[in-house]
Amino acid sequence: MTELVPRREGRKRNAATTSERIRRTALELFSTQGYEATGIRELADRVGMTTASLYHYVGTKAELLTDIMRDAQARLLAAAQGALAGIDDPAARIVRLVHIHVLAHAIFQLEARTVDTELRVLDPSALQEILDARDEYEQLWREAIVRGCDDGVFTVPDASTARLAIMTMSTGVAHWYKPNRGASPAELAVNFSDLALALLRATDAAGRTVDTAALALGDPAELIPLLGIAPPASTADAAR
Amino acid sequence: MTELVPRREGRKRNAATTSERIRRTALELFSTQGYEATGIRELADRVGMTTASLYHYVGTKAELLTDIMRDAQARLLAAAQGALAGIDDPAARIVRLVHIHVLAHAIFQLEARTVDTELRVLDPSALQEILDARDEYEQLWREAIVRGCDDGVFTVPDASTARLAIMTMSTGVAHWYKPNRGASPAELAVNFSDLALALLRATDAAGRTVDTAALALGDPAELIPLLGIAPPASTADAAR
DNA sequence: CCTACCGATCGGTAGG
DNA sequence: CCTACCGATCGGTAGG
Repeated sequence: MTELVPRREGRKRNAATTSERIRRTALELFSTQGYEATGIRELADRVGMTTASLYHYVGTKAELLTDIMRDAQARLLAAAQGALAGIDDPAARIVRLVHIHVLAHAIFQLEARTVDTELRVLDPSALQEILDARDEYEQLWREAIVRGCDDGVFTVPDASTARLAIMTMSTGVAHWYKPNRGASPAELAVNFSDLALALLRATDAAGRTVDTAALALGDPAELIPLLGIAPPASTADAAR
Repeated sequence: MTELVPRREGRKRNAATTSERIRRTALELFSTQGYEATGIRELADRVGMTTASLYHYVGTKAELLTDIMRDAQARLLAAAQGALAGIDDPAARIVRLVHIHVLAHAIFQLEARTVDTELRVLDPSALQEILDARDEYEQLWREAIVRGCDDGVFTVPDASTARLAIMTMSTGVAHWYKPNRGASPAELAVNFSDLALALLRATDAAGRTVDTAALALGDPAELIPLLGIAPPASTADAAR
């Protein structure tokens, strides 16, 4: 509560902080109870306001959900594009995609669960927006797998099913991963890229089995900055 | 509408049929809109009743959901136990588990989606019941994978992560599989068991890569009867 | 004219 | 299976 620095733009700063607190709290409620089961009164109570005050900062409950989902999807797409920059080899591209996907789903678990679970409550135009970003993201996976199959470095019964399998198993991280116990997100990312390469029966030009280490792409933890700032702790509110 | 046979137990038959129609309609609404977003008035309208009449057949909305989820989970467990009967080899056991899992999630898609999505709305005792059945089911997978790793026929970074990956990717079938287009459930099952064996880097005693065909377990379609009767078509109501 | 809210209540609908 | 309702709570907004 102590003010360490004078705040010249105090009003604006507080407005932003309050909006962020509302959004963070909404995310926590939506991702644990579900959007429909979360009342605006419950949200307002948790933030310590009346609903009338809440509506000073927020358009509607639906907008809150839409913003959360859109931002999460946009962040994933942008991070994936960043993680692929300068990488050409299909096996390396898949590894990078798995790494950024697992990192995003381990670090932004609540956002990922919400995107996964609440698509059906979106209105048609908001849904279209999210699905467009998702399609663009999936296209990155599709291309890498098809090219790997064409080059003969991947061998799968069906490229489309293999892609769905890898994406689905990696998305699962958001549902069962427990931070602060067991593997770090980066370790999990390597574990999963090894599983993905195995599933794809990835081999090098000489026909030898390929794993993540063989591709020498570095620690996936280096990709974390691509995801933007870390999710704020629930009640973090540092002066400045 | 024509009666082909006299019905001596007309009342009972109709009562059963109405309950089934309500349950089937509830399943369709829950699995597409979500439990919270489905109103009892909406359910009653779809079945062609008032809400009051609906409550003649049904305890509560929550009970309807609980029954659907419990039955689906019980069916999956029983089918898996049946599919494993007389199978000892870990690779063969995993293949059988993947087959029955994919079949169940392709054929009983709506039930599977509901179990997947609506766990959080269950009350503690109903939740415990479902989780107990799920734990017993997962234990079958755990044992097969651990034994395969011990025997040296599977090679994975981490047995627990590999199990979650395979189960999650197979469960995904319930969310994207379209019946009546592309592969049959049995074909999909073989596709997935090949992916699972690849992911586990399964080999035989001689160190050669193993696929589903090599295990000669027969067509997974033969396992379908283990799942019990097929889901009724939405409006099926045969005389007798 | 602004911001950051308040107490009270709106019209409708929820499950039962 | 219906009409007629209940206690409570829903998302959202009024004036100040």
